[in-house]
Amino acid sequence: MEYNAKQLQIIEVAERLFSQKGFAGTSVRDIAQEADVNVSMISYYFGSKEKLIEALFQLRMTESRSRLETLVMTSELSALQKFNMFIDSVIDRLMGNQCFHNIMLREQLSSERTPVISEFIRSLKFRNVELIQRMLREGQEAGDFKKDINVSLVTTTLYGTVNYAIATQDFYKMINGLDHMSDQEFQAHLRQELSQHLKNLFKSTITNEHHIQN
Amino acid sequence: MEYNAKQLQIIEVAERLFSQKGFAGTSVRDIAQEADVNVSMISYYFGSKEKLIEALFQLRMTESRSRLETLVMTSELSALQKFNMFIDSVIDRLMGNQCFHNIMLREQLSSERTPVISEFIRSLKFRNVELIQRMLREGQEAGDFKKDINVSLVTTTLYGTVNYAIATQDFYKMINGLDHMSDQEFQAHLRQELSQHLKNLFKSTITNEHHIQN
DNA sequence: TTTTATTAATCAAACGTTTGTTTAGTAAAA
DNA sequence: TTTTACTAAACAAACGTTTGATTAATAAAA
Repeated sequence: MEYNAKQLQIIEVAERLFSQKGFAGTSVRDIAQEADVNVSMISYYFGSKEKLIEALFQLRMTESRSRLETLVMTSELSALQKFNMFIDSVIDRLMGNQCFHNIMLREQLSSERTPVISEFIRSLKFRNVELIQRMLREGQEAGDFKKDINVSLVTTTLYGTVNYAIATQDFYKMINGLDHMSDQEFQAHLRQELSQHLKNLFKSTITNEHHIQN
Repeated sequence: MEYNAKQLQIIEVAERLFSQKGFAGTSVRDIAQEADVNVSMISYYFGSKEKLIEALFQLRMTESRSRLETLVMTSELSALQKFNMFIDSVIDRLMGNQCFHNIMLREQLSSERTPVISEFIRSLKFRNVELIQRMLREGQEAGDFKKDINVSLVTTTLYGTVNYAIATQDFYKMINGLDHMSDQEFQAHLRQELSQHLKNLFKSTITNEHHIQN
């Protein structure tokens, strides 16, 4: 699906407002006003409010068909290096699309989900778990990784940590006395800290550390 | 504040529905119907829908004034044992009050928050970070824990992992082929797996492991 | 004891607003 | 001319809240 400038404007405003106030908490008039279009344009272009959020998911999820998958799987890096690359890519993807991932997380918290969106999310999550699965297996076969890794929980910690860090970033900023930083500075700082924290966390957990040799 | 049976019934139904459909996505008529009371009783008892969710927070957060804090801080367990106890208590608290913590997580995802609820959450989070801070320091002073631990990120991983595991438990169940389990069985299973996963994760990250001595 | 006030709990109905969507029409582009 | 882009206005439905009446229970006064 191709969207013109006005359609994209509506989608982007909707994304921001859904992220800030939730889907049910955002009215089509809110969106229309902020996007500077007539209310009826939303029905005109997308059919309904529901279809609008589906269009948003469609758009954002086709965008994220990352080259990372092949890059990570084919390169000659060590399993740990690949895994670390993946950690950074998750941080970048989530922090670079905070609004959308906020909406996605909210959607996962709901029990009354739209089937279309549910399926979007499920397939995306499945892709991610499979990718991690393969990466961990490769490390295991190379003898670098432990044998008894719970792939689901490793995934859960990775995404759970990044999601929660983004959700509570104001608190993080406050409690670490980082108020002097500009927003851009802080985002970069958080990214870096998260990266180091997660790599460190997983390294000692999933690798067979050969202390004697080192 | 003391609540009679009918008031508690309203609060409990509201908690479940807010958790399932979000605050804005739940109408007072939904609540009234499921709680089997007249719509006007909600305004009558609580003043407004907004005040109802505030009452819910008030109730649930005064309930959770846990004895754990003193218990964990005064006992003669090792720092790591205390930390492991704390991990289990977090898992128990979050899994034992999934609806409420779902609402709380949603609230943290919103930028248009109620000041009252925002303050509730902030103070609770502050209490938790402080507790963890003290626990980690104790371990550091005893020489058991590393010196360069990022308390905020350790907290983020702990709560982030448990929250995300609960939010995506259906996916976890599916992907691990655990559909044969009863709900109760699965809850117990997830609790156990999470406990082991997190303890393992943190042990190797925050402790000075003395491999040679072991 | 009987009667009269006072109270809290409850209800159906109605209130005014906001909701998402549709309609009927206009202007511009093809 | 036909199609596309766009609008103001209108629509019914749903929203949170208020109203006014009724009930039941308790306390005060007769």
